[in-house]
Amino acid sequence: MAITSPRAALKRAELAGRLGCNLETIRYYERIELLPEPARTASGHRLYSNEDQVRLRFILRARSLGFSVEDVRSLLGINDGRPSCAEVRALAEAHRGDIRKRIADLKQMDRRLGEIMAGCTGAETPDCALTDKLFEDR
Amino acid sequence: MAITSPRAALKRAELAGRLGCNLETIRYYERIELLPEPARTASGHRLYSNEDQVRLRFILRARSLGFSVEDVRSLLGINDGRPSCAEVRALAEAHRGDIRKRIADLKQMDRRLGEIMAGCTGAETPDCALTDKLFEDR
DNA sequence: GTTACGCTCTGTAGTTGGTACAGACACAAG
DNA sequence: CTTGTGTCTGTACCAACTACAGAGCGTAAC
Repeated sequence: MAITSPRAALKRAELAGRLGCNLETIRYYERIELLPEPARTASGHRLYSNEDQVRLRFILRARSLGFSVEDVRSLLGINDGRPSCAEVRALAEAHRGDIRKRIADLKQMDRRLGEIMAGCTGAETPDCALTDKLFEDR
Repeated sequence: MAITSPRAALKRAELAGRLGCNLETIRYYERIELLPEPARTASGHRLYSNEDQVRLRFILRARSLGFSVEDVRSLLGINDGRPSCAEVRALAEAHRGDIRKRIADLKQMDRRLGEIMAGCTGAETPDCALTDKLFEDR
């Protein structure tokens, strides 16, 4: 069996290295019960199976898509058992709605910022149209 | 002097109500020294002047434009004295860059989510293309 | 006068999703 | 056998609030 085989038991840093996450993140996910308690060596070092690796990869991917930890919990069926495709779809659509709302909010922020920056000349004086506008009485 | 005059001293809830922020936020800003300690009644209740109100409005507006608390501190000249227009502009431009990066990240997330949702049919079965893709070995 | 209700006071804990220690032990190389 | 690196545990820290408990104050009604 090759050293890099996905079936070899991995230590924490090896798993983190493979999946490109922080070392401590793994322990964190274990603590909040996204990951099960792994096997241990006699002296207590964690050993991760291929199954653990698959599960962690799932979690990291879902997180990178912006799903919250609670969403991931649902997707993994930790709360109410494995979700149906319909439930997954509903979750994903709600999440997508969230993302789009955040984009819209940020765009509005950018636009407002642009408006308020107009007149901020970049002079070396303390008179600044931007701060003036934020102080205005309107 | 009319009751609603901007010069009347306001209690905490009145100030929060006028500016539309949470009650506790005001005390929080005082604690982190964005707001100065206000005047007090004999029995210790806070009294906010018009100046306090103007300053809080500035803070809330800057926050609503996405500036961090530290940014606001700089804009208010708490750290290094009142910033020049050039400094304000630099801060605002850096912040705008941040916003645009966040928009780009969210758009990519939305796009990836769309890709991964393709094939998630919404059936009442546990077989779901979305979760399958997140579990995949790639 | 007093009683009831609502507002304010203080300090502290909880939120989200990790990240970073400190101090103690384990393991492998030389 | 030592030395260096990796792992263990628990706990503290980050942003930017928000919420709450328990005590005190203010005022209007009765």
